[in-house]
Amino acid sequence: MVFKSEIKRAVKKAVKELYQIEVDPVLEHPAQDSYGDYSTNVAMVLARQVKTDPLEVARRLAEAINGYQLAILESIEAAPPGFVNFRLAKEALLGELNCINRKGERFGESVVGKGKTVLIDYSSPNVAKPFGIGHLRSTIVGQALYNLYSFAGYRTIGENFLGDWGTQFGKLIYALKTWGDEKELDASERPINILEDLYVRFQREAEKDSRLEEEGRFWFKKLEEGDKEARRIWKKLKNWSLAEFEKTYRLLGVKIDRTTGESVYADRASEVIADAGKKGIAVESEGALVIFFPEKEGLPPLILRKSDGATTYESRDLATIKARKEKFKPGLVLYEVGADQTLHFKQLFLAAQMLGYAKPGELVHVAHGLYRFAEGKMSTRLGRTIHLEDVLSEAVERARKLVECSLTGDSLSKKEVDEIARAVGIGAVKYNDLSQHYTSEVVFDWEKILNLQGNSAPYLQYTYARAVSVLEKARGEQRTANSEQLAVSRKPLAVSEAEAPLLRWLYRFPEIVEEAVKVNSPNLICNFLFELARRFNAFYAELPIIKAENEQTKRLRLAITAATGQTIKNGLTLLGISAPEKL
RNA sequence: GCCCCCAUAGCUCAGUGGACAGAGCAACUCCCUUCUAAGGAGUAGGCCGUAGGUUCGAAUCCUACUGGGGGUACCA
Repeated sequence: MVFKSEIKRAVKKAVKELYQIEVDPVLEHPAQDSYGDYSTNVAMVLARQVKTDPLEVARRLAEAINGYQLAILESIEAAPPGFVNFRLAKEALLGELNCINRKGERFGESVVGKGKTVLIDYSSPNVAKPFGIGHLRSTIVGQALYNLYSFAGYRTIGENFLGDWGTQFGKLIYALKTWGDEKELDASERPINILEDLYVRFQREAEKDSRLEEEGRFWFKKLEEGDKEARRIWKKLKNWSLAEFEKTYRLLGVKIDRTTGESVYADRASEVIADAGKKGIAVESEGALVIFFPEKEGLPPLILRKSDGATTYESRDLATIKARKEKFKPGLVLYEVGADQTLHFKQLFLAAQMLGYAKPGELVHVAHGLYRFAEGKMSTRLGRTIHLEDVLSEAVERARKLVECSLTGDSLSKKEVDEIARAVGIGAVKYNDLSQHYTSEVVFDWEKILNLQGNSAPYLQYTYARAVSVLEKARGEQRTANSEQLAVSRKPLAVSEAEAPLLRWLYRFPEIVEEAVKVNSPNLICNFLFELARRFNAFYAELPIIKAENEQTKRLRLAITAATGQTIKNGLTLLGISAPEKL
């Protein structure tokens, strides 16, 4: 971070001196290490404006910046067709290495979010439906975003907004009363599975008999009116579900600040309707109360109140926006919700602006791609889902087999094996999700989701355990590896071809964290960590650490090992993946 | 019909304005008397869906087309 801003300043200054132009130069890392650590394209951008050949502009800039004698730079060169390439000095890289080891678990933190509040709405499963593989995405990505924003200095509020209100509950109440048996549900270990069956049955029967849809709406209306029987059943549905979700969150190691849901804000829907009335944007249409959008938006109307008088998802969501604003005053609200709800959020955000509840840009839909089967969409209604529980237990089982067969397996206690299997199995599932860009669809594939090697969480966990193991051995041997003694002299010694790639990668972590926050993409952290681990494993295979040629080299390599381990751990923590010390 | 998203190696995906397009899996060759082989080194595999355009420069931006997915007022 320090490097980047210092170089940027120098480029700015040089451009101003040479051409009297103010620029905000783009600095990037060249694709190839041989070009240096940073490069800028300003020369090419400026060339036309200053009527000079881009390479010539680059040469002049390089010369000017050379004149500043920045201590952090070893060389500044112009390269065709007009890049200016910067190579960091070894002293600077080694200084940064010490800095990383001093910062420890705080390495990567930033203050870009200082004084800002972000509310992240994620996970948000539906009551009375099992926690499917689809909700995993919202939970995992949402939690990673939560961690990232916190790490970047934001005041961060995570909210689990349950789908616990709406017509589907009318349907369920009807189904339970008609075909179900409350006693059986109370006695069941997994009442939620029975509820799922009831819901599926309702959908099937409703296809044959449209009268059932009316029954569903009828019971939801009763629920909204506070009918005793409807309320009693609804409460039971919710309790059965919450117990189930709790189990899942515990297994995933996810903790969300607050749990609310549509039912919590449902009674404030009337306020929204009143506000809309006052602003004159609510219109009666076909018996319902709706908001029409300007023609140019090309959006269907948003329904505030159904023709039978019941509230809708839309009005409840608007009420939620208003309530959250009063309570937390967030400058940013992220909705980590599937891409199938894109239109809904477009309408919602626009309506919120029309009602004066939010300004443009304050509400953001982080629309993740859906899980699907190779054959088609997953659907609870059609009973075509995969239960998260099955995926997780299968993943943990496969991990356990691997631990038991591994070299370290014999030396571990049963409890350790259990813990490692869990960390690895769950980590693999999470990473599979996080390492893809959030917008892309995920084709569900057992082999892939349970992949324990290559670009996966276990690869990173393994690399971390290796680093820890080396440090422990070094400590046992000579007590050299506590954090202060990891400090290396800034003026050594040759940094070899195997060590340099790590030094040239580690310092970038804070930049990656900032970028990941900026574009809401935890997968950038995955990409970074995978490359870091790759470089470390190559280094590890090529050079002895503890048995290095001399004391000075050994210190350097231990310091690199410590910094790599720490950075992997910090990154995995951001992703919500645990890093066991042994595996 | 209209709107939105997607198309990169056999498979799954990175890369979203820069310098010869990258990885993992699968295939093939090597490397454990040496710090954890869940590892490493290598070989092979691509007209970045098609056709135009913008730009000094395009997988990346624009337009059209093709193929896939999602959505399209009283489900959420």
